[in-house]
Amino acid sequence: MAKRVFSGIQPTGTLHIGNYLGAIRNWVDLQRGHDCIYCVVDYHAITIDVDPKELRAASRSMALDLLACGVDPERSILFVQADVPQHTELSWILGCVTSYGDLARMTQFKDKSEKQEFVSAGLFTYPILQAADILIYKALGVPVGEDQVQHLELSRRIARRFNARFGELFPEPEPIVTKGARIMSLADPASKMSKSAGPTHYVGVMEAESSIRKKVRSAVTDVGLTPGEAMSAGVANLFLILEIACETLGDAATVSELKAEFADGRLLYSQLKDTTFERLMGVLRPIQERRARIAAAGDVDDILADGARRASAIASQTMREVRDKVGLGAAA
RNA sequence: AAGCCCGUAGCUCAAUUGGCAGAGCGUCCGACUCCAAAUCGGAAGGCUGGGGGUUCGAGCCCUCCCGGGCUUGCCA
Repeated sequence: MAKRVFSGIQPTGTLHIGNYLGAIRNWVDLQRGHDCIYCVVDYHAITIDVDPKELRAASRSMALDLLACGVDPERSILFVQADVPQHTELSWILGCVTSYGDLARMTQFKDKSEKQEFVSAGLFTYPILQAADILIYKALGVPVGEDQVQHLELSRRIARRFNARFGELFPEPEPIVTKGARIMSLADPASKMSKSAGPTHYVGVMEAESSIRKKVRSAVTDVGLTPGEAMSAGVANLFLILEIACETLGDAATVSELKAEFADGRLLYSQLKDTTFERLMGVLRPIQERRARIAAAGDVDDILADGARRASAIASQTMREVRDKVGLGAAA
C-alpha cells in the first residue's frame, strides 16, 4: 500500500501563488505514488474571528480552487474538515496527553496571539487539532513548510505519548520537506507572501490577469546593482517565481538567459517583470480555466460529500480503536 | 457574579469646559524611475460599538445593551 499523506489548508481568503507554488503544487505531485488525504480545515479557521455567513462558501470555494490546481478526487480524498467531526473528538483526547508547556512554546501561537485582541483558547490548542487531523488517518507523511515544522514535531510527541500511555496505535508522522519555494511578498520582499498583510502583498491564483500584471509590475526591486553583486531580495523573489513557473511549463532556457543577463549587469527589471508575469500567467491561466469548468459542472458538493464519506470510514475506524484503548464509553 | 478600565478612518492613536471629527501609517491617482522602492504632489476614506436620555448643541455627561482587558469571587 502506498504511503499515506495528509495535509490541510484553511478556507480563509483566496489561494495565493505563495500557497500554490509553495504547497499545493506539491500536493498535486504527491498524488503520484502516495495515498493522499487533503482537507479544507474549517475548524481551524474559527480559531480567529470569522464571518459565519461566509465560512461555508469559503470552504467550498477553497475546495474548488484545489480541484482546479490539480487535486484529483479519483486519486485522493478531498473533504471539508467539519464534515468529519471525529477530528474534534480525537482532538479532545489528544489534548489530554499534550503538555501545557509544549503548547505555550509554540511560536506561531505567540505571534498570532499578539496580533489579536481576543485570544481564544482554540487558538492556543490549535496544534492539538492539527495532530488529530494527521493521526486520525495514521498518516505517515505530512508536507510542511518551515513554519509548520514545530507543529509537526508536537504531533509526533503527542503520538508518542499516546502510544506510551495507552498502547501502540499511531505511527509518528514524518515531515515531507518540499522544494523550498518560499515566495515573498511582492510589495515587501523581506516578509513571506501572506493574505493577512493585505491585497497588495499577494497575488491570487484566481485573480484577474490585469490585476496580476499590475502587482508584478509594482514589485519592489532595487536601485540598480553593479555586475557580480548578489541579487536583492525582490529580484531574487521574481526569479524564484519565474523559475518555478518555467519549470512547470517545461521552459529551461528563459531563466538561464535572464540570469546571464543579470550577471552581466544588463538585465532590465522591466523585462524580468514582463517575462515573469507572462510565464506566471502561463501557469495560472489553465488553472483559472479549469476552475471555471469545474464550477460550471456543479459537482463540487458531490465530490466533497464523497470525500467526507471516504475520510469518515477511516476516521471512525481509528476512533473505535482510540475509544477502546483509552477505555471511553460504556459500550464496548 | 461583583469592581475597575477600554471601544473614534483599514491600522495606531488625537480632539481644551459639552462647541466645525483630526494626524501618522496604509490604500488609490499623479510626478520621478528601464520597472519598482524611497521621495514629492494630490485624493478617497467615519452611523465616534449599538439603543435610549439630558442639552440650543454630545466622541465627551446619564442609562441600558454588545464587545474586549484586568482583578476578586461563585457554581459545576
